[in-house]
Amino acid sequence: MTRSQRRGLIERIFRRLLRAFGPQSWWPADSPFEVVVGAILTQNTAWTNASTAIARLKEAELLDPEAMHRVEEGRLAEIIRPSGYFNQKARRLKTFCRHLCERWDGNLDRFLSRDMEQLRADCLSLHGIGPETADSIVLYAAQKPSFVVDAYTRRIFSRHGWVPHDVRYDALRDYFMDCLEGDVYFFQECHALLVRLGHRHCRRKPSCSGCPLEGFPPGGPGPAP
DNA sequence: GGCCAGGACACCA
DNA sequence: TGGTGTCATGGC
Repeated sequence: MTRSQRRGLIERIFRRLLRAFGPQSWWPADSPFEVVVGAILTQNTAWTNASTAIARLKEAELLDPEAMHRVEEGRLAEIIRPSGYFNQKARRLKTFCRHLCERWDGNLDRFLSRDMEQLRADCLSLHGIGPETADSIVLYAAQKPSFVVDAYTRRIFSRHGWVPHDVRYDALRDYFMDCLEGDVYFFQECHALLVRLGHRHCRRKPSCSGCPLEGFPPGGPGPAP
């Protein structure tokens, strides 16, 4: 499959999903900092649980970099308990806030307004921020075109035979970014629509009846080199 | 009661 | 470099 064929396939999938589900207008957050916090809290966790934890943070007036930097880690963990893995996530949130406050004077706008690859690399250097969380921060908090690959994207594309099921994160990210223009809106909607499709039709147990992508051609050479 | 969810990391061979 | 274990709550 050539690069333009790949782009055509992705764009056809996008149009089909947009028709089926409508615009998703992600990320569900009131501020860039809430995006960052949500991206960490939703790691391997249902969004409903992460959302409950965010509501508790708001209630405790801790949805602020300086406040979160100052709060004791054990208290933070208790507040975000509904998100699961709360001890790990409290440490990860503290790590991010310490970095932001000590290196960027707590100025998230300045932190986010850098060159995209610099920002992504900086996020990846922080303990607890892996590739998917970093890309979520770049795409939704910084509004820069870094494609977010998640479990649903991998599952959907491998089940249809478009990529190998064990494709690595960066290879699958390149599969999209190599053939698409860097369009923030498109990347955001594409990721959100794939998650929406995953919720409805591509959980771990295969159940594709009624899937909007039924009838799409299988096969393909795998991810871009 | 078991499975699953919008991952990341430590450890080991 | 790749495989495995660990972290944990809440909905269905």
